[in-house]
Amino acid sequence: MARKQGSHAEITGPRLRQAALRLFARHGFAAVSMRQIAAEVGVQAGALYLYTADKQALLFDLMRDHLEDLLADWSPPDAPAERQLESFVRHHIRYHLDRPDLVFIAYMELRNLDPANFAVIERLRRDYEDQLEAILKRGQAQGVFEVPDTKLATLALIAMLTGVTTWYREGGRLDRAAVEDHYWRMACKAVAAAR
Amino acid sequence: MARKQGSHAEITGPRLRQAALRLFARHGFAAVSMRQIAAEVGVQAGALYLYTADKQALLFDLMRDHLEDLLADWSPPDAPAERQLESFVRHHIRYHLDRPDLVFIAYMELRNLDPANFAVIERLRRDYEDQLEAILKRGQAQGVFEVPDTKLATLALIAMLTGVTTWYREGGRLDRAAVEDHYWRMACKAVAAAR
DNA sequence: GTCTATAATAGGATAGAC
DNA sequence: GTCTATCCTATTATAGAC
Repeated sequence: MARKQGSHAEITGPRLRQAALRLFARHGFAAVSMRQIAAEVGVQAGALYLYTADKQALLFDLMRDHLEDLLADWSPPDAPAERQLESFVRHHIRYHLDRPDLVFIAYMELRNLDPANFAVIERLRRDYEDQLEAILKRGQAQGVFEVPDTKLATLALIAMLTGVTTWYREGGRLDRAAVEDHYWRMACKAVAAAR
Repeated sequence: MARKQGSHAEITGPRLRQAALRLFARHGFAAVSMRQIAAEVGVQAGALYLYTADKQALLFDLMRDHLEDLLADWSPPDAPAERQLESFVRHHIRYHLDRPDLVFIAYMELRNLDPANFAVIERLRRDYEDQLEAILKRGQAQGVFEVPDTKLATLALIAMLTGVTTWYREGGRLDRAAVEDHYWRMACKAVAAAR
């Protein structure tokens, strides 16, 4: 039988990653089959293996690229600790609302990574957390923050901020600027020194 | 061939639920097979269907019972809003640290619920959120809290508190009392009125 | 109440045609 | 570079023996 299409290396690769992203986010890595992904891309299942070593590599590449982007996309401004925190909070919210599917996968599919891949991803996540913890330590040393345990506070703040992805919907009651403002105010108060 | 064991209805049912809980939490609902669960229970796969209608019912029952317990286990004390918030925070942390696997499943496996089951679970989750929001509204009206958007603040606080399950390990650097104290202090400050 | 056996289907991945 | 066809294994769930 004649094949349906010719060669589309440059376009099929990105489309594969996009389809995998969408389907993993909707249904979960384990629940999605290579056949489903292929159908979404518009090719046969066998053809996917021209663009990825296997299903695991598909997941790992999505997560690693996401976290590397997240890290590369922000660095602390040369400013007081409180301004650095504001910058971090606003960037975190913005970045996460822009990429709901990637964020979702990076938090939900850790269990489905091979041990070696898991170690890489955990390292990147730790690097990101360290950026926030450095701000908290600096503010604590300067007396503008009061954070008895900077590691706990870091994880608490990141969990609070990341939670925005579970409820925010475009066109809803609050726009992005308002959401950013509200989270920034709560985060700021949560770590503030008693006055 | 002779069967290995006799009748164990009273014990196999609970063991099935416990095994499913453990495996779903470790590997995810979609990644776990009925054969794996049966092996953990110590029976053959076919025998599981004496205790559950299907795999979906296993997941749904775990989540529903968990959320119903969570709701039944707490009611606001007759006290000022700040004390009610403290009670909620401490109860939430305690309850979640006591049942890490159930909490994990209830947050991670929503995607794997049938639509009808999903609606039931979402209703229960909403009921729980409403309890916290009522406290925030009350404190806001009394002027002890300053929360421009009580719904957003509710979701932000719950996300922050629930995050404890992602890092807390028994026997680690901080004990439960210290963890409770730190989260309570952050939550309290985050919603406090400016003084 | 649990067993073995099996139905019916779907899974990841590969081979070889074109 | 994509196709069809297929290997091999695993899946959920059921049937019928004991």
